[in-house]
Amino acid sequence: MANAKFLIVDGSSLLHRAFFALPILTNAQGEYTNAVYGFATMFNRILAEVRPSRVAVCFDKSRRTFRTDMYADYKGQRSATPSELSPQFETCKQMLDAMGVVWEEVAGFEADDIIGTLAKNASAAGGDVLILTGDRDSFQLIEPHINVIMTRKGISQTELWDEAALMEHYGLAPAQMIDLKALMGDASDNIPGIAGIGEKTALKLLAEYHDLDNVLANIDNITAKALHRKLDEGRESALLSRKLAIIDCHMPGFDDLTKYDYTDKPLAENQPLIDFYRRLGFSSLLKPLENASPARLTMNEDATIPAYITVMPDEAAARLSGANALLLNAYGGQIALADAAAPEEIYVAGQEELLQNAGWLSAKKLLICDVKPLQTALLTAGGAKFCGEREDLTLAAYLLNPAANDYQALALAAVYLNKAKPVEKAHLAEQLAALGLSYLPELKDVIFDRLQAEELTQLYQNVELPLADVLAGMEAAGIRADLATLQELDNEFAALEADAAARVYTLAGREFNINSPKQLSEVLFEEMRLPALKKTKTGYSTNVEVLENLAAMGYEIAGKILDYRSASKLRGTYAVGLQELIGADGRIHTTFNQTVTETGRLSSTEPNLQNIPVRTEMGRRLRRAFHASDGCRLLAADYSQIELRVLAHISDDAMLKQSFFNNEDIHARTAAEVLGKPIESVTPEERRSAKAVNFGIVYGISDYGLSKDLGITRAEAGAYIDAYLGRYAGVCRYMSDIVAEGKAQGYVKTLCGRKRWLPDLHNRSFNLRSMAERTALNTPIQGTAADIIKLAMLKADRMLREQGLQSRMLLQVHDELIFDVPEAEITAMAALVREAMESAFELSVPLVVDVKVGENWYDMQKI
DNA sequence: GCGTTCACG
DNA sequence: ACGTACGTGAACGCC
Repeated sequence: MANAKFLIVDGSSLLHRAFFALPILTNAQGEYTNAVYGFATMFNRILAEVRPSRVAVCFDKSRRTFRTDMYADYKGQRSATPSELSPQFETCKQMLDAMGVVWEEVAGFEADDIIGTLAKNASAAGGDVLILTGDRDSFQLIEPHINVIMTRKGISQTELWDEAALMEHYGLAPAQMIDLKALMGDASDNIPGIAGIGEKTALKLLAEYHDLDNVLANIDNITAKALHRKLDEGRESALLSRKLAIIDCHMPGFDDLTKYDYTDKPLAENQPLIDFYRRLGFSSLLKPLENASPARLTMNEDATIPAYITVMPDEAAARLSGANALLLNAYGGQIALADAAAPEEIYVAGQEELLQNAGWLSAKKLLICDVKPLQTALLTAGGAKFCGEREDLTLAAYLLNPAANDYQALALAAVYLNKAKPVEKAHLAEQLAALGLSYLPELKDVIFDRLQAEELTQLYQNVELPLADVLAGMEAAGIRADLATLQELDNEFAALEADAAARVYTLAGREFNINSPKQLSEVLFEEMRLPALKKTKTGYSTNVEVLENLAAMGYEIAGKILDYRSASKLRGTYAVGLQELIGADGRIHTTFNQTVTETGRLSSTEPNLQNIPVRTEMGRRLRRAFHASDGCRLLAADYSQIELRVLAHISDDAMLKQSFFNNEDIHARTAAEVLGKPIESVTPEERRSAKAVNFGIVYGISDYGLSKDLGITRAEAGAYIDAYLGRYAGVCRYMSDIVAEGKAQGYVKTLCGRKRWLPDLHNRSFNLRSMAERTALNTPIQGTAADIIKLAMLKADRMLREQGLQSRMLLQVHDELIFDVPEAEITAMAALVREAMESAFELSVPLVVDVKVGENWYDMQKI
């Protein structure tokens, strides 16, 4: 191949360039991707332009090379590779493998040496060589058939360097680039050169004497005294520098160039590369696929549907009841099952029927994604639930990255096994259930290895996995809800809504849809010419803040709109919405989601029972509809100030801790400290302000946010914050330490080790970075509180069962637990729940729990 | 399907 | 100079 065109890439240099040229980016799983993305775009562009017949990408391997052996300080000044960059070298090599591009690295040598060796060998064989790199070291390799493509301005542009360009720019031939470096040194590689000689002097010397040897031979002809002295004293250093600067072009083992033969394949025909781009989230690089045949997009080649047997539930139960370990995967109402000992034999049946005949439950072990819905369904069906060992990949994957939003088997296979996710839902649910099941064994290995490496195994085994069963019990239990009460409130709210609407229409002079922000803006800000105080993306804001301001300015309509809104909200979302969700058993069964929040909290849906109104009296009355079972009372236990107590512990703030030990009114104490007055003389208004500050601290305070909350100026809010941080030195220290820690590690964690990845701590955008900083402050606090109540739930559940009590845990509302308690168990349960919650986790301050009991969720008395 | 609003901790 | 408090879910309007 005499006319072979050989593209040789300095992979290390290009990745560095790309890394610093692009903001830190991650894919959905938190893998860093920016350098690889930059590399990919640049590399693809050059491939398209150059159309090489051979390609090699060269990397540095070890820090130790023949150059460091020669001179220990070689590259000694280099700061450590950023933690966000180092993993991307491996990722990049995976991409090259997928592309079918050969990469090389050799211990003891630098990428440049491999590049030089390959280039010279190829040129000698009569080929053309192009070297793609981000630094100038390769210039010495240039000759008529070896040219260098340099990246410019980060990686967005390139320029071609040949002998002529070198002569024009430096006035030097390629070989003289070595002498140049020998004289002037290279700060980035820590090559010393000659002290006091920079580029200007070095170029002048080379122009006159051509090379280093000749400069040194003519040292006595150099009359300028200072320069003469420098050269004389720098002789040894220059000779060493020259040795360091020379690229070794004679490495053994690089003679067979056919190894680097490369044929360009269309992306659509390169499934591994498609999978790789998908995993990394490189959607822009997948664009070429949009013109490809649609069949390729619907199901990828490696997503071959495994064979499976559709069976009657009885038959499946019979066949699988003897299995020691089961694989189970649910998808769209279909359940795929297999004996882990014979995983190729997959049975699929509809969930409903399968639950009726649960003979398969006798298996000792279960490997599954998302065990909770199965348990809830089993409990609801009234049968036995699965009591054996189980591994839940959904929960494990949530701990690895709580920011993902799909933890089903197919999604996990895409992330952790690099399998393409079937794009179209046109396939039968049973096929996808079977496909997902086929991935489970391999997924288990990968995910649990990573869980171990991330030190999340304890949290998984001791918290999330057992908690799923507790939550299933709560979902299946449900809370009794009174239809008549909801209907009464429905009517009452409807009347209020109608009254408010009528007055709004009168004041506006016409009827319109008050629920439409667009129509409302027209009426208020155009027809009635009220001042528009705030904008949204799409128009003028009509939110509470705006309407309250307008009401305070004397506009009656604003107040009436607020009345309308609250009545409408209470009626629609709660009075009406809840009626529809009362089951045949007279109870409301929420679903607790264990894998939604990024902090570790639970969430609740259909209905959300974690946001039942409480702050206004009118809304609070809805709680009358939530009732204890016959012969029972509701018992509600809530943590007092759990987040501030966690903050006191984490920050080790002496003042805050002391307040909790003295059992003080924490907000009054804060006011006293900030205002420098005795706690007895703090006014209610001062206490209210201090409370807002305490909330703000937990959220990652800003003067703007506080000023808005308290209706004071930013300057006043800023002064308040400064005063707070002056008094609470530990909290102040925590705020800066946690952000630094997050930046260094890439994540922040809770006291139980729960992690949240925060790549935006490095974002160039001020807004996104600030948001990530506030999140870094808040997550350890909110997340630790979530850890603690989860531990309390496990403890209370265990104590309940051990003592054979009939009481049932019903709800969790972040810092509160609600139980259904038979009259006879009230005293015992009050003590049990308090004990379980207060001793769930040991902080350096006490945990305090308030317990209340009542017929319903509204009328509750403290005990 | 997204934006706005508002309910909770 | 930036434009702002953390975490959720549901209803509604509008495209």
